[in-house]
Amino acid sequence: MNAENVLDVAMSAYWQNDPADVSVNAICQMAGISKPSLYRAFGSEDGLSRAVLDRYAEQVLSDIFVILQGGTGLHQTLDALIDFASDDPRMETGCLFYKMRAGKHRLGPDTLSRVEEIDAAARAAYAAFLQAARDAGEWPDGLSVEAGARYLGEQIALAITQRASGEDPARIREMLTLALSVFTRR
Amino acid sequence: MNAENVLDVAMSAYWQNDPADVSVNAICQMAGISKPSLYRAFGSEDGLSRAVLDRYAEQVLSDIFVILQGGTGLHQTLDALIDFASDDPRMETGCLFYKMRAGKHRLGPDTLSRVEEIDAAARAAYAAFLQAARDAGEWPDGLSVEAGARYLGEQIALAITQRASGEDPARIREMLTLALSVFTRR
DNA sequence: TCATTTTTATACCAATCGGTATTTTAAGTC
DNA sequence: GACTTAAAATACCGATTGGTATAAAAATGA
Repeated sequence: MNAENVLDVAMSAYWQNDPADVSVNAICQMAGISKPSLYRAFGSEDGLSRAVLDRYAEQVLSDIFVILQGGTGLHQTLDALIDFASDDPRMETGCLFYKMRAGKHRLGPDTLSRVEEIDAAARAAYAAFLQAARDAGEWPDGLSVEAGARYLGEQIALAITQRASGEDPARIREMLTLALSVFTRR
Repeated sequence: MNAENVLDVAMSAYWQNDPADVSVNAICQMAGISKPSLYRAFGSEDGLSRAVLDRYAEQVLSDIFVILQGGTGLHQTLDALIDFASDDPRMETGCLFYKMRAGKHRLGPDTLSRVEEIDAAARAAYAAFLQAARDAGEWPDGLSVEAGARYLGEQIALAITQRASGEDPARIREMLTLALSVFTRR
C-alpha cells in the first residue's frame, strides 16, 4: 500500500487546493487505497496531515532556511527571497505551510503544534539572518531585529499567498520589492 | 421574523468567526427563526451572505472610503489608516470583507461577484487617494500610482487579518507603519 | 363565525464528513 | 493441501451540511 506514495498524493492535494477542502475520502480515492489502510498507517486525519507537513518541511521549507543561512549579505539574500517568493515554480499554487497556518483553527492538535513549531523556527531564522546583517553594519536606524524579522516573514507569506490566488508574479515581485526596500534604504 | 435582526445576527457570526464555519442551521438557531423562514427571505445561503456583505459594506467599509476621501494630505491619511487597521475596536476580530475574500472559492456566485465589486472599488479609492498625493508632490520617485494602490490595499488587509488572529495591536501598528513608510521616505 | 390565505414549525431529504466493524481476500507457514 | 495470520475491500456508523415538503398555527377578510 506504500505510505510514501500516499503522502505524496496527499501533499500535492493539500498543496494545490486548500487543506480544508480535501477530504480523507478523496485522498484514499486518489491514492488508490482503502480508508482502513490509511487509518492503520496514519491513525487519523490529524496524523496524516502532520506527516504531510513533516514531509513538506524537509522537502520544500528547508530551501528557505538554506537561503537564509547562506551568509551572502543582506541585499543578496533579500533578492534571493524575492526570487523564491515571486518566481519559484513550486510556489505557483502557494505554500502548504502558509495555507495550514491561515486555517489553523481547522487543524488537529498534532498538526497545529507542528505548524507553530515551524513558525517559531522560521521567525528565529529570519532574526538570525537580520542580526548578522546588523552586525555587518547593513541596517536602518530605529528598527529592532525582532520587529524586522516579523515584518520580513509576513511579507514573504503575503507574497506567496498572493501567488496562490493567481496574482501576476511580476506584480507580486514589484510589491515585495517595495516592501523589503525598507531594509536597504535609510 | 424581522429580516434586519437576522442580518445583524448573521453578520456578527460571520464576522466574529470565519464565514465558512458558520452554517445556516446555526444562524437560524441564533436568530430564533426557522429555516424555511430564512430561505423565504433570502432564497439561499448565497443570498443571505450577499445581503450580509451589503450591510457590512454600508455600515463598516464606508468608513474606510471616508478616510480615503478626506483630502487631509498623504501623511495624515496614512496615519488615519494605520489607526483604523491597528486599533479600531471594530477590527478586533478582523474584517468580514477580507475574510470572505480570503475564502472566495467557498462563496456562492452572488456573494463572490459582490466581493470582487468591492475589491475593485477599494483599489480605485486607494488609487484616487494616491493620485491626489502625487499631484500635491508628495510622492517617492519611481513608483506608479497603480502599484502603490495595490501595495497599500494589501498592507491594510494584512494588518487587519493579523488582528483577527489575535496579534498584539502594537506589533501590528509597528509593522504597518514600517510598510507604509515607503510612501513618506525618499 | 367561518373560510381563506399566509406564516411558521417540524420533520425530512440526499450528500458528505471523519472514523470503524465486519467480511473477504491474500500471503505465509508447516 | 490445510491452517494461521495479516491485509484489504465493502459496508456501515452517527453527525452535519444546504435545502424542502408537509403539517400545524395564526392572521386576515367577509
